[in-house]
Amino acid sequence: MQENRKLTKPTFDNLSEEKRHLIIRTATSEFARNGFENTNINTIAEKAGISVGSLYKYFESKQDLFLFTIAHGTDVLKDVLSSIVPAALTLEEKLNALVEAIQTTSREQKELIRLYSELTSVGNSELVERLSYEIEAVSATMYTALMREEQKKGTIRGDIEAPMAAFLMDNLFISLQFSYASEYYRQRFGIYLGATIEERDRFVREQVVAFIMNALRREEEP
Amino acid sequence: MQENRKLTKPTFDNLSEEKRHLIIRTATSEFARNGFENTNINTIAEKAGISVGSLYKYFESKQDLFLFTIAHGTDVLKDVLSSIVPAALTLEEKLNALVEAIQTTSREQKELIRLYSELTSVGNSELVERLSYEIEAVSATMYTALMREEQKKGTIRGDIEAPMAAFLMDNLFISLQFSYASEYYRQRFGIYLGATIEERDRFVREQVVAFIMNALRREEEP
Amino acid sequence: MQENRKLTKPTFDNLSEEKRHLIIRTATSEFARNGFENTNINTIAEKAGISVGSLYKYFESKQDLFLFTIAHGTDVLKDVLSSIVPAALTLEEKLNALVEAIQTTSREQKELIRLYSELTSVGNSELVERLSYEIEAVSATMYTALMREEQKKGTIRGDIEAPMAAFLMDNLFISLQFSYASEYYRQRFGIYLGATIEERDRFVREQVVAFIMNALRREEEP
Amino acid sequence: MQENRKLTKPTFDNLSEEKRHLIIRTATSEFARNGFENTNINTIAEKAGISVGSLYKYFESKQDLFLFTIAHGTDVLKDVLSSIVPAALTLEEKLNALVEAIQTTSREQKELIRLYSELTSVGNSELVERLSYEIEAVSATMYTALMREEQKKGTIRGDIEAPMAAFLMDNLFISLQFSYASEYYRQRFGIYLGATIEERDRFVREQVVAFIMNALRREEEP
DNA sequence: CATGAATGAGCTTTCATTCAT
DNA sequence: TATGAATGAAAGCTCATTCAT
Repeated sequence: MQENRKLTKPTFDNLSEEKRHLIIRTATSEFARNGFENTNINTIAEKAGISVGSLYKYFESKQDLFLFTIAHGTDVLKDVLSSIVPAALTLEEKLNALVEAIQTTSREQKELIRLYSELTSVGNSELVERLSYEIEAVSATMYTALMREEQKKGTIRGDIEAPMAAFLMDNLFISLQFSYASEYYRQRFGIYLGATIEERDRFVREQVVAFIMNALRREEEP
Repeated sequence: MQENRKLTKPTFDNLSEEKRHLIIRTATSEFARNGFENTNINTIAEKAGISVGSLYKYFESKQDLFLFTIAHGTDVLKDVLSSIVPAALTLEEKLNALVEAIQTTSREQKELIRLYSELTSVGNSELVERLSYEIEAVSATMYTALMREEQKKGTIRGDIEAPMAAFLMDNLFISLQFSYASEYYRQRFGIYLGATIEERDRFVREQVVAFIMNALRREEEP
Repeated sequence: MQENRKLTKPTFDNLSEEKRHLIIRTATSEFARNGFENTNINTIAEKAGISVGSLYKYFESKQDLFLFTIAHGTDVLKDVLSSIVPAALTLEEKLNALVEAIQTTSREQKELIRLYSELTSVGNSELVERLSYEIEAVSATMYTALMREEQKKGTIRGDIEAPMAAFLMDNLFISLQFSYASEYYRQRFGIYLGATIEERDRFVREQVVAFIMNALRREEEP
Repeated sequence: MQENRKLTKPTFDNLSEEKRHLIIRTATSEFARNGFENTNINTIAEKAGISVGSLYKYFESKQDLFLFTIAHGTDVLKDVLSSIVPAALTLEEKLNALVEAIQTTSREQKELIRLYSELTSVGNSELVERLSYEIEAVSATMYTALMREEQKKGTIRGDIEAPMAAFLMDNLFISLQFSYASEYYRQRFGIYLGATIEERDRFVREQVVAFIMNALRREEEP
């Protein structure tokens, strides 16, 4: 489904970890700050302390560097997910941990989230389809499995399809991420709640968890 | 909070409605198709059958044309909202009508949704803050009022704050819109549900409404 | 056989003749002096006193400007041909006039000849096939007709095919042009004749004409 | 007249013949295929299985490699000449053998001919003057001697200067080579003769030989 | 008011050459 | 001697904006 072309040239892999990370960090930062189009390859090179020529020895094109940056970024998020979802916790505890993780990473890695938002907005170009699978498959699989399991345990309603439950929950998570990372969504939060989202971290977490728990919870039998 | 500078010059208002609409339609289409950066002002002028000079007589800059295009687009969506939310319907009926409206407009006005998605992704630029209030305030107000009212009626839980409930519901709606209009989110839907979202319109509507209803519903008292 | 795409944009045709000629002259000069690859579009614009942007309003690409330059150049040469070949002269007089014309134009329009030489050397690219027909067809047709006519008159041998005779004669003419216009061929002439070709204009003309006349001449019947 | 700087560094001569030939073959092929400007030194190195660093240990610059490649290529052509011109054959037989050799080598060594064509087209750069003597002197000398000898024998006209006769004959040969090797000239042949030159090998040879023989032949005395 | 030609800064990408290892 | 990563100038082309007509 997704093209599996490598996004880096071998020369990049041979670089010292320090240098590699500096390049990734710089590129992530620039793309997140300015979006794909407004990011200048020469600036990235300069800020990363290397020559443009070298950058093009490491990456085939600006687009490849961009895609790599995103792919790399989502790896970080996947790690967080993987440490929470399969853990030995109740559903409510997991939801709480997930929202907390979103709050933390969104703040710490605002740029990654912005990158993600940049990707989703590209609309119809080839840029889009390349990474959707790689980025979304992990959470789709984990969340759906989680829902199935909870249904088996009888903790959540049986009349909602597991993938759909997972999908809607993820929708809420993504919206939340945006609300932390994107300027536009931050403003929107203010319009709804009259405050900065960071000021209401705990409240947000509690309400989101409660909202999802109620949405999913099996009706108490009398 | 937001600058209230008019986005059009007086000359634009004097234009025949036909001409005005042609310009708006062309600009919307181009911006939605290509994103802000990749849209060419000269092309818009050409496709709208006017000169660039004229375009600059109507709009101060490319950015203003873009913002105006978005503002105009959201008006359409607001109209839909206003016809549903205050109507004499049960909450569940309203939710159903809203989701149905999202499904219809997202399909019919894909371009508008894409415009919206383009706007939210701009990140931190000045572009962003200009319109968030104008675009979001109407739904924020209406949804919050709706929630308050339903709480008063006792149909939904009292332990969730009305603005937060409205916010989360809107988050689900927005995610849904994206799932119809953006290529990336369409792919993502496929990853979760294994089908094209259009094939599952009814199912999606029912599940979303049920999800939200459960999330909000007041626990049955014994 | 040959693509008939126009090489200029309409904007170019609207230019004043003066400006148009300045651009053509500048481009011809630059391409002839440096070859296609080493010619800088920005330099052409600068030397022609216009902006790069304008140049790209007139011509789609560097290649188009190059091809147009050549096409324009060959028009000049065709005019010379057309004034000589159909005239009421003996074959020998025509040959003499043609060689003389080559000597004159090669000296005066060295750049045009160099352009031609640049084109022929491109080898296998798309650049090549585009103009060969347009450039060569006129002389091919005229020379071949001339040969046929002379054969009919009985002034030249019947056992040589007219197109082949025309082809070989043209080969000699082209080589001669190069010997005047290209540095390499000038040197080569010196190696053969021990002098600069310009010093021996008359001699060259006489010998070439005699060579061709003998090659073609019908054997004297006893 | 020509700079006699060696085109290779001593390190190149120390290489195994196999390696040396591989480098020459690769360079010839690349230069012929792409022309001087569009040939990439790094690619040559890669295709030849050596490092760029080494290539620069063997050759001072890209230009030197190019010139060496040409010089080497012409050696091959010279060998062919030397085996034909001094042989014990009649002039007509020699012409026939020469044209046949041109036809064979042009087909077999298209790349060499293209290299030659690339060189001659460079126009006025320093590239040009460097090798003209080395390349042309051999044929100039041999052809001129041949003409002198034939004049002495009385087989060809006395009223044409031997160097000039040699020069014009060589012009026809070179044009013929181009007609086999360069895309542009191949097309041109088609325009004149309505066929691919390869299809008419024998016809071309006969006509060219006849053309030259007639041009040179001493008039039959009554 | 309308036009659309003109502008030129700015962008991505290439590649001959160097030099530390 | 061999390597190949690093360099950075340079080139073709785009497009928002201006302004003379």
